[in-house]
Amino acid sequence: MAISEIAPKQNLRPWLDRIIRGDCLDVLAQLPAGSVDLIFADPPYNLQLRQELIRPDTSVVDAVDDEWDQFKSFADYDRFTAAWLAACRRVLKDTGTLWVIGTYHNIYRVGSILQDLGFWFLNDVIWVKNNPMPNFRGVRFTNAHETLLWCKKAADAHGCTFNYQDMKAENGGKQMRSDWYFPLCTGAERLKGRDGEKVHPTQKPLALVERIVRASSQADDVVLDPFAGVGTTAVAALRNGRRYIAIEREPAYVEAAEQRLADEQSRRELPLFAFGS
Amino acid sequence: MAISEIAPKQNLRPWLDRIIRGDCLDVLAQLPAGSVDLIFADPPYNLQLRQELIRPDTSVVDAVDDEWDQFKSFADYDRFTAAWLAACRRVLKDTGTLWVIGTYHNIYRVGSILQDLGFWFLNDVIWVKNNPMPNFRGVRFTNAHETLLWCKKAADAHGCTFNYQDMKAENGGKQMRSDWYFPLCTGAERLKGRDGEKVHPTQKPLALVERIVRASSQADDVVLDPFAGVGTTAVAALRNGRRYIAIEREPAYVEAAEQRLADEQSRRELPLFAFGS
DNA sequence: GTTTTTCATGAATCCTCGG
DNA sequence: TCCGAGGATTCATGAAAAA
Repeated sequence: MAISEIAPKQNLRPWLDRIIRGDCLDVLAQLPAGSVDLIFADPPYNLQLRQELIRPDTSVVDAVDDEWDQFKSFADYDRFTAAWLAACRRVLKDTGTLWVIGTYHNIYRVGSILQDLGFWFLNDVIWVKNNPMPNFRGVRFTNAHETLLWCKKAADAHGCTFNYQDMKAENGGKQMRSDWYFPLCTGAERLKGRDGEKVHPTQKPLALVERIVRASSQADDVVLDPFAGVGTTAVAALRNGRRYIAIEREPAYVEAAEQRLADEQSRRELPLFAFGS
Repeated sequence: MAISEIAPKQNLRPWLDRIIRGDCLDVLAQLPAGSVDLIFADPPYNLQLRQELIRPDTSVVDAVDDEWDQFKSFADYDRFTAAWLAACRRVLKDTGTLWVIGTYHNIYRVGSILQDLGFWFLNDVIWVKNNPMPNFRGVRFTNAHETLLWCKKAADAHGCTFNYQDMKAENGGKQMRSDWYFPLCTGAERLKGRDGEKVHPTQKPLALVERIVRASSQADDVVLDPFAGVGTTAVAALRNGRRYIAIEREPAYVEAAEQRLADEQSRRELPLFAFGS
């Protein structure tokens, strides 16, 4: 019997509970197979924006035009998507599940590739935004939601975690549905740099990721995020008593995430009632 | 100059405003190219149900297990999907738009193929159900929505219809968003056979299809439905002053749709105030 | 100090027509 | 096909500024 089957978490120790700077394919290749309980992935969306967008008040929308969201074609994006999803599937336990978030720009590519790789959908979940950006030109419906895909490793996989009763309790005693309502990540939660600018263009709401962690993992489970950004998944894991593996390529995001997690740790070690005592 | 460019609607006369019994690929092949303003499609969902679903009270859920929803594999479903979407694209005007509704079983295949065929998304819209069927086993989130894809024929297509102000008015003076709230089609609206059983397993709410027709077509435009079922799209077109082309393969659905449209016509010709006079 | 007003901003595939 | 003119176009939130 391989050691990885006896004590998989031992093998993960070098990667656990820290932000790993690197390309997710490189890092995932080093991780032992079948070792992770839950994956949450917020990959590049391949937005394909064509020109500047001007508000009616003539201000310019600060669009997502980062280098990491540029792909030459759908074929290019598909190759990228199939590669990281296959790598995720290898490190996922047979009882593990995977979540991916996206918009219409990419989610139909992702969903199709998930099925082609043998993943089996458990649900698609809609994040309905209280406060989305309007459609300024009045030429389409307000794009007021994003889509989350939740799947297990194979159609015949068994023993996946779904904390049904916890979700029911969070939903006022009724079954949690596939439509989830959260505001955008703004205000104090949104990480800002020294210049006052947002650090990451697409930081996700912590409450959204926390619900995912609570729904589909157990205490001390290992949660992996291959596109960790500023570490929202890591914070969600920490706050809910899970371990995490967070991979991020951009040094600026890694630095911000490390600071955020240090703040989170000290906040946990010095709870409010300790002040003034 | 071809006749079709002078008076395209003349060429459509044999197919207009009736339920055409036949396979949609056969019928679409006969229609002139570039002649249709709007397409609404509710294709088979490829549900892949594995076994009977039993409610907690041991009653059996009447699932969609019709022959027309059986496909051997994703590849099989993809071929079918690519074929009818390509046929729709041919008959669609360059300024026309197309809607497809589906669930996670099929919508990621459909969305990906739409993009591969050159269609360009305008929005994805979520139909949020007020009264979905619960998840009886308590192993997943309540599947409380379906997804609609709205796209134009190509990225560089111009002049597509979107009745922005009408939608805004329908939404209490604010931009219509991508999340739409409608109850399931039940009660008097749900067509029943002589045996009291529902005629069609997945009849869509008329209000949903009416919103689509009002949002993305103009008066007297031609609305095509390649999987017309019991004729909901035809009724939506009729009630909003549009022409329709409705294609349906199953004789039982055609018969029910024809009766429904006859009732609708007489209802329109004999409005309520005429009774008792 | 309190209330009101102004302003900034968010994963966005965001126009039409004539020359 | 490209370019320029004309014209129609925004919601919720929170912070900052003003009253």
